[in-house]
Amino acid sequence: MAKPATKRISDRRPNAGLGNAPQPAAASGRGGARAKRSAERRDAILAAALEEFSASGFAAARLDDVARRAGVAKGTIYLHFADKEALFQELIRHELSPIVGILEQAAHTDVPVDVIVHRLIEMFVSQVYDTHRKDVIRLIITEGARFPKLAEFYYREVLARVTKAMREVMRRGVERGEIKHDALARFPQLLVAPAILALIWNGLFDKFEPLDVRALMRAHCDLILQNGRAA
Amino acid sequence: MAKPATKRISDRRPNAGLGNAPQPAAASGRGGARAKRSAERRDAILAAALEEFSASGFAAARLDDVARRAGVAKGTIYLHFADKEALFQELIRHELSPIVGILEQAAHTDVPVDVIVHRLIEMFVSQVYDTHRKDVIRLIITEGARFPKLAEFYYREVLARVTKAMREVMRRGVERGEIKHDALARFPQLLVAPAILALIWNGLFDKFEPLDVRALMRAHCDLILQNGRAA
Amino acid sequence: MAKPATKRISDRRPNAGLGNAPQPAAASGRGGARAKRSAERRDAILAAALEEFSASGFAAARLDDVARRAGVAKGTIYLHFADKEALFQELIRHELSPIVGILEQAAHTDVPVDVIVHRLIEMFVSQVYDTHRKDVIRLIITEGARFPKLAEFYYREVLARVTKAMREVMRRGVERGEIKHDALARFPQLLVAPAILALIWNGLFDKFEPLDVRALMRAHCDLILQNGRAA
Amino acid sequence: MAKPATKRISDRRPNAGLGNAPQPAAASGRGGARAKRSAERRDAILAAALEEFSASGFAAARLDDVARRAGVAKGTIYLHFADKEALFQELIRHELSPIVGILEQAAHTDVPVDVIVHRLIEMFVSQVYDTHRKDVIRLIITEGARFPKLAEFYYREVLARVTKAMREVMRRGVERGEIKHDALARFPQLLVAPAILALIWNGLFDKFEPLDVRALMRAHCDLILQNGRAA
DNA sequence: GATGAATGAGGGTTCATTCAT
DNA sequence: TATGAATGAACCCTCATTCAT
Repeated sequence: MAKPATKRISDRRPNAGLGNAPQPAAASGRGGARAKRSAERRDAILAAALEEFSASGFAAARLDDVARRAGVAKGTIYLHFADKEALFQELIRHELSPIVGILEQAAHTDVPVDVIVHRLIEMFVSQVYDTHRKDVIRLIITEGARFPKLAEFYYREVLARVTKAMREVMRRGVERGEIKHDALARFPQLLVAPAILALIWNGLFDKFEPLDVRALMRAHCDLILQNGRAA
Repeated sequence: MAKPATKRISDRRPNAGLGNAPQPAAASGRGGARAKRSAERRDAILAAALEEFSASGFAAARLDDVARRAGVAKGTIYLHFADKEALFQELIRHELSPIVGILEQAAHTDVPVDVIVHRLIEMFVSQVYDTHRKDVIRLIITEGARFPKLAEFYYREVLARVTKAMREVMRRGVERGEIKHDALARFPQLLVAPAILALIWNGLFDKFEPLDVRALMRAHCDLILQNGRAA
Repeated sequence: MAKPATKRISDRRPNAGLGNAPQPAAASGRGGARAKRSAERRDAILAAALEEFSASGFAAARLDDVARRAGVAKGTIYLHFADKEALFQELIRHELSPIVGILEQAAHTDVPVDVIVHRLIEMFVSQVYDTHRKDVIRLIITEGARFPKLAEFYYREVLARVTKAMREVMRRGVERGEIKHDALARFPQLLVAPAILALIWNGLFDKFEPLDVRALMRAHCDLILQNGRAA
Repeated sequence: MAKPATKRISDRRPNAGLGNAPQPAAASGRGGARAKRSAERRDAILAAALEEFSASGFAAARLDDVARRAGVAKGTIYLHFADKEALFQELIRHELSPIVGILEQAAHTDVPVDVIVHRLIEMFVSQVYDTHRKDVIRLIITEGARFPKLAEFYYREVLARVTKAMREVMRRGVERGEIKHDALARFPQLLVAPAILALIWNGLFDKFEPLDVRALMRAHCDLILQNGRAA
C-alpha cells in the first residue's frame, strides 16, 4: 500500500471525534490577542458552517462557502477542524452543550406539573425555536441518520435526560392527581412531539400555511393537561 | 434551494418538475412487451432510488449505486428521468400519489370522532409506518428544504387535505360534544405530531431506546380523546 | 465517525494491490472494438504515467499531466486504476512482468560461465538500458523506499531470481575452474553493480561526462572474468 | 526540472542556488551568543531536513515536520533558507563539503594500489556508509534528476575528483604492474559501483536479504585486485 | 432502447510561503 | 529574531451527465 505522500493525518490534526473541542491553545499571557482572534475565527467558522449546513445540508454544503461566509481562507478551517465532518460534529456539540446543563434543573423544582410543562415549553420556544438552535435540531433530524455518533450524542446528552426528567415529573403528577393520565409518563415523547413538528413545519411549510408555534404549544398544553376550554 | 450537484440545468431538461411523469411511450401495440419491460425498469429504478436516497440522502446518493441496485446501466436512468433531481421528485410523487386518494374519503364517513381517529392512526401505521412509505415521508422531512417544489407538492396534495379533513372532523366532534376541546380543531397537526416524531425517532434513536409506535399512538389517542386509564 | 458522503471506495474500484491487473472485462464478442479501445487507453495511460513519474517523481507528478499526455480525461485514469498509487504500482508491474519470464531461462543453459555473463549483460543493455525499462528500474530505485510493496515485488520477482540463478552459475563456474574466484558466487550483486551504476550515472551525470555503458560493461566483464588485456 | 511545489519562484529569492550559504550575519560582536544560537538552529534544521527528506523524498517531505523535528517554528526555516528547494540544496552541500577536501589527498599518497583501494573502501564505509552521509548520497541518487544543479555540484565537487584521482592511481598501478588490467583505469566507476549498489540495496532490500557491505566490498576488492582465494 | 466508457467541472484537503505580533 | 496563524494555489478524486456502439 504505502501511502507515501498524502494523508498521515490522524496524529496531527485536531480531534475529529466528539470529545472536548480543541480550542487552539491560547498562546501565552492570559487571553493574548492572538488567542482571542483565533477563538473569534473559530466561532465565525462555526456560525458560517451552521448557516451553510442548514441551507444546503451536510453533503452539499461547500467549505468554500463556509470560509467565505466566515471571512477566512479555506485553509483556515483546517486549523480549527480536522475535516468537514469534524466541523459538522463540533458545530452540533458546540451549540448543544449549553442546553444540556439547563435541562437538568428545569424539571427538578418541586412545583405543580402544569407549571413545569409551561415552563419547559416556554424554554423550548425561547431557547430553541427563536434562536439558531432551531437549525441545530433540524440538522440532527435531517443528517442524524448519516452521523450515528451525533445521533447518539444527542440522545445521550439531551433526549435521554429530557425523557427521564419528564417521566419523573409526570409520574409525580399522576401520583399527586395533578394529571389523570399516565400516557405522558409512559411516553414523554408525546410532550415534545408538537415541538418537533413545529420545527419541521416551520422549515418546510410555513410559506404555504404559517404555524403559530406558541399557540400550537399552548393548545397542546391545554389538550394534554385537560384544561381545554370547553367547546 | 437545492444545490445538489453540478450543472443545475434542471430547467432545460424535460420533466424535471413535478408535472406528469414521462412513462416512456409504449412502443407499439397496446401493452407491448417492450413497454412492459420499460415500465418494470422504471419501477426498479424508483425502488432502488428510494433505498439509496434514504440511505445516503439526496446529495450523497450515487446514481451509480441506484443503477446497480436496479439492475440497469447508468445511462438507462436517463431514459426514464431527466436528471438526478427529477428522479428524486418523481420518486416522491410516485410513492405519494396512492395515498392522496385514500385520504380524501377516510374522513368523510359519518362515524364518531374517536373511531375516525383510531382508523386514521391505524392507517398511518399500516400504510406508512410499516411500509417503505415511511422512507418517503422521511425524505420529505430531510430533503424538503432543498426541494421547495416537493415540499409544496406534499403540502398541497397531502398535508393540506389531511389538515382540512381533520379540522372538519374535529369541528363536528366538538359540535356533537364528542370531544371537549377545540385544540385539535384549531391545530390538527397535534394529531399527527407523534406520528412524525415516531418516524424520526425510529430512524435515529431506536437503537438506543426502541419506541413502540403502536403503543405510542394508542397512548396519544387516549390522551387527546380523554379516555385515559385513570392512574 | 460516519463517513457519509465520500470514500466508500474499496469495494468498487479496480484492485490497488499487486495482484493481477484488472484489464476491464472485454465487453462481449471476442475482442470487441470497445474492449480494444479500452485496452489501448489503458496502455496509453501507463505509458504517459511512466514518462511523468520518471520526469517528476511519484509525489510531484500530476495525474492531470498524465491524462493530458495520454490523451484522455482525468477521470478516465480512475476507470483503470484505483488511485495514483495503484497506477504507479501497476505501471512497475506491467513493465517488469515480461522480464521475469525471460530471466528464468537465461541462466539455465549449460554453457561456459563467460558466455552466460556476456549474454546477461547483452540482455541488460538491449532489454533494459536501451528501452524505457531503464526508467522503470530507476523508478524502483528512486521511489522504492516509499513503496515497500513494490520493493518487495521487485526483490521477489526479479532480484531474488537473478541472484539465485547467478549464484548457481558462478558456483558451477568455480567448480569447473572457469572462474578462479568465489566472490561472485557469494555476492552475485557484484555482477550487476556496474549496470545499476550506469543507470544512475546516465540519469544524472551523462551531460557532464557521458558513460559508454557497453564499454563499461565489457570492461567489467573482462575485469571479473580476468580476461583483462594485459597492460 | 524540479516541479516540486507550487510557486517555483526560486529565481526571485535569495540564494536558492548553490552559491555560498547565507549564514545569517552574526548580529554583533564576534561570536555573539546570538549568532551561536542562530547557527545551532540552522544546523538543527539541516539535520531535521536530512531526516525528513530521506524518509519522504523531497516533494513529499513537509516543512512542518522539518520544523517540528528541529524544534523551531515553521517560519524560522525561512530565516535561514530561501525556500524548500534552497534548504534541500544547501543541505546536500553542507553535508558533502567536508568530504571533498578529504578525497583530494586520499589518492595522492605514493603507496601500492591495493593499499589505496583498501583505504578508499574503508573510508567509504566509515565515512559514508556508517554515517548519515549515506542518506545524502541516497538523496542525490533519488532526487538528483529533479535538481540538475545538485547533480552538477556533486559531479564537479565529488565525482569528477574521485574519478580523476582513481584514474591516476590505477594508471600508476598498471604502469607499476600492480594491477594487470586497465579496466579500472578506463572506468574508475567500476571501483565504486558496488558501494552504490550497497547503498541502494540497504535502503530497499535489506529487510528481505541483508547485505554485508564490508564483506561485499572486501570481495569486490579481492575480485578486481585478483587476490581471490582460489576456490 | 440499453449500455457503460468517457468526460470534466467541482470540492475536500494539503502545504509552501507570508507576515503581524 | 522567532513565531505560528493565516493564506490560497494546487492536486487528487468523485460522480452527474453524455454519447458512440
